[in-house]
Amino acid sequence: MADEKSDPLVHRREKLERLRAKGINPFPYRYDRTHKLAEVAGGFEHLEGKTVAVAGRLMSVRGHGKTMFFHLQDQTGKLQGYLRQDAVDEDTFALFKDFDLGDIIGVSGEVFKTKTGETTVKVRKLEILAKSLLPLPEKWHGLTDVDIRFRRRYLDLIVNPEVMAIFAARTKTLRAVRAFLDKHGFLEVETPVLQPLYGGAAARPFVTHHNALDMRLYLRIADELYLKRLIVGGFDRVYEVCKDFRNEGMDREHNPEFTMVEFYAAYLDYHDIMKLFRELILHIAREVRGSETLQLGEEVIDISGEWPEVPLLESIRTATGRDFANSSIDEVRRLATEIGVDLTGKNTWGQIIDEVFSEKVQPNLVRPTFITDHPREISPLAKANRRDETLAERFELFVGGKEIGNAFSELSDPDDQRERFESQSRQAGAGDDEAHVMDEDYLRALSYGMPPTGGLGFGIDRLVMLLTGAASIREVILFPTMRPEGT
RNA sequence: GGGGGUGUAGCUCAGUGGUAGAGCAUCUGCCUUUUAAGCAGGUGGUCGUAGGUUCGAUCCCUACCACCCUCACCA
Repeated sequence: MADEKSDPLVHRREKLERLRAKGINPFPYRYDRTHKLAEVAGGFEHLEGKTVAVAGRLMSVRGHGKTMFFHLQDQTGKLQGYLRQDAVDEDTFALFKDFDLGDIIGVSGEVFKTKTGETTVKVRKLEILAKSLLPLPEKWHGLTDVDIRFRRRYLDLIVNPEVMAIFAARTKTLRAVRAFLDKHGFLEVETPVLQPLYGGAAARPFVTHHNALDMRLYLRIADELYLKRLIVGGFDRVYEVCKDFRNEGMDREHNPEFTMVEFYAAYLDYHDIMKLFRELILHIAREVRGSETLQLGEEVIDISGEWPEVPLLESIRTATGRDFANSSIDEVRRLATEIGVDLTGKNTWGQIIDEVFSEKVQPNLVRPTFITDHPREISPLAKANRRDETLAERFELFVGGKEIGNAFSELSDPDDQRERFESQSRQAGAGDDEAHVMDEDYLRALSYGMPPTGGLGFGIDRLVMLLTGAASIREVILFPTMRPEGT
């Protein structure tokens, strides 16, 4: 055990007991606050000489014997306080000695400006509102250990003000999404997280168990099939802000649980959805960033102009000089190998085309680009392309080399859909553990008739990364998935 | 899962084959407009964990754990 003379934890405990010995509750029930800190800091003109009561976390103290300067922090910002011995009674001045950095305190007094021009509250009364028993990270270097930042997000938020700005932007993003979709006649709905069958995406699920029903349940990997059931049921336009769960690796762009927005609109096709999606992204950018821009690290991208729309096979032809259209599977395999694409685990024509695209085209799609008309084989929930049976009516939006959204003219022919599921089952049998599973109830729903429908899904986390310039998905998720804390 | 890196005081980091240092925080004293306040003094560490080599390991070796980067899978 550390020596008590220097252990900050011991000293904080001692101060706690000293407060109690004075009859002061270190964790009182409420405080009458007249202003938030930024309101005082920015409102000197009409607050000068007036008495205010403010509260916040004590972040720094500069003592000068019979006088102290300190800063409080709340969600709005910081405010300086000034305590002088001759302006308060003895108990109040002594009370400050029982305060530590990190304590939540209440301060009331008059607003004035110091000779350096900083708006400050001259203390008349002090109150402890919550004693902090653990020391804050160092004031100058702060907290940089990313592991601790994510595990103890509360600490990250206290010490790194820009973190709060990122999450404010995330909230604004979701608000903008909802406002836009509501305005366009979409109804927000909720569908099951616990599903007896998983579907709507190519991914491995988390598995759980329901005791009363003694049945296996999956955490959803997408809400797509439920939303389209609702279109069958007669909803014209629906959307869901949807936590999805995929049992896969984690890295800078992947967290096991993440937030998707999916929306579906009856009587629209993928061209209509494309226009709508572009408007949506521009709307979000304006709301969150105040301009039609996105941010890739330090680089700001203007997205106000036209967004190119390129068929996938054409994008490959342009990038590689090779034409994969109208080629047999052996032919595309040869072409792909020729340009150095690793085809391990890629068995079908569509998977090979997709792999070539991912390696040779996608990383270069920095400015917003719609890639359209993917191989039908890798698009089991999309209608066949009306101009080419081997392709689907599908687009993906790419920004900064990353996929931002994925949309189809939704497949509504139940017999066609059954064949697609069956083909997926064969792929599962061949070892593809991300293939779709057969969903008889979904086929039954389609059999009652689904209107022509356009639908789209896009990941909120990655969009927020582009809106804030965050380099890692963990920077935009308040509590990212972590291994259990060691030791 | 493969490859690379990191792990030393509460925090940010130096450093050495002979059991350790700085700044900040903390404690004591001085200081009535400071702001990374200052000055003086003090306390504080089983050097990630477990083995091994060695007379002796925080340092060298091995394994493990955690995190970061990167590749693979995916949104």
